[in-house]
Amino acid sequence: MKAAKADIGPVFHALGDPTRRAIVDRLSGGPRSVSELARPLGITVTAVAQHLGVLEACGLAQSHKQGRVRTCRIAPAGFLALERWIGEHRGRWEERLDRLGAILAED
Amino acid sequence: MKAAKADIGPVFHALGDPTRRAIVDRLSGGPRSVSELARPLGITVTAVAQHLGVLEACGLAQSHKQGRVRTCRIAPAGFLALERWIGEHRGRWEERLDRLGAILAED
DNA sequence: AAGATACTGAAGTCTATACTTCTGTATTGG
DNA sequence: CCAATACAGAAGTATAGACTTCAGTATCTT
Repeated sequence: MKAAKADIGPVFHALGDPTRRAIVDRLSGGPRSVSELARPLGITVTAVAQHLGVLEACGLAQSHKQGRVRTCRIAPAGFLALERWIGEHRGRWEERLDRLGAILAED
Repeated sequence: MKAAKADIGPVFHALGDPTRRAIVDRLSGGPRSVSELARPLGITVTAVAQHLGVLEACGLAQSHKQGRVRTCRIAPAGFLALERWIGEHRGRWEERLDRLGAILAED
């Protein structure tokens, strides 16, 4: 197992940007080149490359270059970090939210 | 059911900030006043009030003022939006990641 | 009533970041 | 070989956002 001890902060930060979510959505449909990602977004390939850097840094995407084309795909680490974070917090929240439900019911 | 059609963007954006995650963590332990949140963070109550505004706007927290004290607590909407988003994407990712696993195994 | 407390709101600062353009540098097809 | 393609890197701009301070306004406490 690759460590992939992705810090959750960068993952949330990365997904906070609508353009990067669009890239993630698109990559969810299969691997794409940088140009293929840029075209429908109406931004430059440079901008996409920068977003890709952010997504790769937090383990949400990965890419490799073959010839002159860089192919990008979804990566597991970031998503696993996200699910783990939610899992770690869910228990405490449910407890709290149950209690909140009771409070709201009184109201 | 309150609509709570929380847009996911603001939720990710809100959780992208470490101070706001700290606030969320603290609120997971139970309701706190604004001052109680500010003290351990070493920032002003004004800053906390601003963060609280962000958290409330995206359904991650709620608060009510009684007398001069505003009591803050965790809210469900934001977290539900988060889980829904992950749920919607998980299927597609798993498919992709399975395929990726196969590719990596070849390598 | 008077001072301490707990925020609220406006306004300013300062950094991060989401783009851009411009200029390379490998590839690849004709 | 040469033009088009696909990106990489540096640098600039412009806006958003995470703070602060300063000046209120209620509300407790004594």
